Amino acid sequence: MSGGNTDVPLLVATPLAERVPVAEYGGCPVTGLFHRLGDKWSLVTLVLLGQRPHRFNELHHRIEGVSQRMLTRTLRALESDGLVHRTVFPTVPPSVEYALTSSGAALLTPLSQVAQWAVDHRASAER
Amino acid sequence: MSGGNTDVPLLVATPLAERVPVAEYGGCPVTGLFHRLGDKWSLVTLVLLGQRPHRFNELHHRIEGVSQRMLTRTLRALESDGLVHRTVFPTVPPSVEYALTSSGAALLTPLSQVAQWAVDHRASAER
DNA sequence: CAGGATCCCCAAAGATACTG
DNA sequence: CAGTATCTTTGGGGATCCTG
Repeated sequence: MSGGNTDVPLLVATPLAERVPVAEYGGCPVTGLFHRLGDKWSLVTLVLLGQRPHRFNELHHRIEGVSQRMLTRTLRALESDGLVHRTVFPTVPPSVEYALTSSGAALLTPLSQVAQWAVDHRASAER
Repeated sequence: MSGGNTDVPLLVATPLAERVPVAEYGGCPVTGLFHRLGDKWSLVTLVLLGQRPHRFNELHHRIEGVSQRMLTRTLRALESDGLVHRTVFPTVPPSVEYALTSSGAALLTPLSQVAQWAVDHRASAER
């Protein structure tokens, strides 16, 4: 194999055999991640939380067009992925704070590399 | 603002106003890109093409489980995004070669940063 | 060999209304 | 304030057959 392992780094976390047995949807964790973050609200939510923690209605107001249901689902998904931490303050009325976990914060850096590429190459993914 | 612009780099290519008017699906080019690459076959296709150019049936055989229709659609999408270049050799029977464009090749590097994060944090995005 | 055309299915997105 | 419940719609994904 003449040791050419620097040109195309691992991307699917497998040695990429001759035949790639993409088991199911998330056979590759990166594909799974992209599928998750590729929905309508995940990235903007992550970015806002990257600025500072937010309460539910703060996010709801800052992200124009998102419904309560979609915001809830997005936050729950990010939470179950370990990207976002949810803190409930048992006050009346209830108050919930969302913040990035260390994992989530760590993700923003590689994400910004992709963002830079997108800006440079104008990958509009139009339509 | 005490010049703290290195902690959370731009990710949505906007200044992130108080209220983010996520126009539509691809209000943010990065979200659009993730949405595109988050489908079932785009990433594995990109990675294989990152190794070397492939012909259609080569890809069809190496990516287990993909149908002709899905492979065609995936390649067409990647092509219209400027990530993949399609070369038709007017032989009989016809032969078509797919290769990464320079943009596509340039994308693999930031992508691998995300992949590294996914591997480190095991973001399985399970279920 | 490399696809285009057609039909079907189901998971996920979204709107709206209601509640602890 | 911060959600859940219910319903409807959308479109990604796949199977199959046909063709330049």
